[in-house]
Amino acid sequence: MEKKADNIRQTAVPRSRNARGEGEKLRGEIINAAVDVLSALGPEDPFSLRSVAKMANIAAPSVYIHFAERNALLLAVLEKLFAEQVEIRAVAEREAAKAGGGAWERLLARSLASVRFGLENPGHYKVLFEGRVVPRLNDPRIASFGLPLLSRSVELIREIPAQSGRISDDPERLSLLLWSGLHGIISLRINKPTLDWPPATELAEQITCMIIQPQI
Amino acid sequence: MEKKADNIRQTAVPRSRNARGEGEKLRGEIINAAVDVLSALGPEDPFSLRSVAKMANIAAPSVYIHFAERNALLLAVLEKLFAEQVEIRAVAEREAAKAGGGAWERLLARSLASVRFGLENPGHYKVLFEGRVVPRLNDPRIASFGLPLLSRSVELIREIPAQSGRISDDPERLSLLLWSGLHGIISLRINKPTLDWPPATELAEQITCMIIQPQI
DNA sequence: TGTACATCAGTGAACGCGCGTTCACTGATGTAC
DNA sequence: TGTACATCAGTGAACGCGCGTTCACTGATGTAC
Repeated sequence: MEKKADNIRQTAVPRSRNARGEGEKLRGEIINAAVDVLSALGPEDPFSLRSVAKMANIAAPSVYIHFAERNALLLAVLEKLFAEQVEIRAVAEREAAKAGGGAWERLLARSLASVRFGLENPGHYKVLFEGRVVPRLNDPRIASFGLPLLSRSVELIREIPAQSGRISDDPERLSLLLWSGLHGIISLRINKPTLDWPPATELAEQITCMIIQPQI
Repeated sequence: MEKKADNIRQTAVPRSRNARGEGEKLRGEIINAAVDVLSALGPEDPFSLRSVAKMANIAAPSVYIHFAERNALLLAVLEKLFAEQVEIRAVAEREAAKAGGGAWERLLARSLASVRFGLENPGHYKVLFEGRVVPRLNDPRIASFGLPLLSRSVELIREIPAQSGRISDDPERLSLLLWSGLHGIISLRINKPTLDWPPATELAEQITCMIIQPQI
């Protein structure tokens, strides 16, 4: 009975195919559908091409017009999600800069943006940072998708004057520690929802201070 | 052909059944088999009752002699893994105490033990702390399995004298922050293996200092 | 302008597979008489 | 002591399902003559 409710849209409104020469549009629609499926996915729900096809309102084999196999679609999805992640943090940084923020304020703005994203989009967060759904893809690009996030963090830390008591002054190391701290907050919040958590952004700001120790 | 190699043991040496009155032994064997399967599981490999049965060298339906359903087995597995986790950290703490360590040294020993465990047993770590394999089980016990880990951390932090510069003195809050920091290090290490990581135990010690700020 | 044809954007049916679970059973072992 | 029977510890075959993927196809639309 629930299945029927699910199918109403698909069966009642059959998809009108793209015009000639615009077949490539479907590629983007499939990626978007996959992104939507991932965001609606429970922590251990399986991800399937068939659910993507249903979400895109196409027949399952149509996915193969644009992707050679399941993994090719997943690679494209990963690329899109990481690109969005880069953009989200850049927006946060620009806003902090517009408000007159220096390197510290901009770094903090990026940190808080990533925490908010993770809590609002746990499905996507787990795909991006917990290896969910996307298995060992041999494609080397996959490892590079997230690098811009890390290197921007290193740049900003480099601009922040070191405090006397700071444990390490290696910006790469501090950047990994900061990422770890933030990831830990987001990941535990998502995966241990029954615990009594203080507001995640408060924790995130606190841990950022602890690790980077800015002169405030 | 690999499948055949897999099966050699099972097909060549059929299991001899337990003696009368000792049927309960199989329950433990099944749990152990499931634990072994989980530890051998790749990040996105599916977990199945059939693979557990194969590992235990029994027929798949035999699982139902001792567990009403898949989830009942998973609950028992979780309970065992958390109990092991409690024990592992207690051992580390006892050793630190034997070496004359105070609350700070014992807390650090527990932290480092958890990091080592995570890196050596990523399959189990993901089940314990990333919600891998084990879905939304409604059983309320599941939420309580890990609580002793956290509360011991709170106790130890309470014993460590606060430093002047400490950002927060709430032991519960510090404990969550410490857990987050350590979890972040382990989880990212596991999930982003292509990055160029410094030794995880070094990072863990560093972040523990940053968060708890002991007087050394 | 009309028509045959090529091309394009998909689709429906089917495949083999592994899954969780059910069911009727088997065969060894202890027990009552 | 012998034997019928109950109990116990499992097993083999089968179910319906959803999965990724393949295959031959359909039907609308642009194009050459």
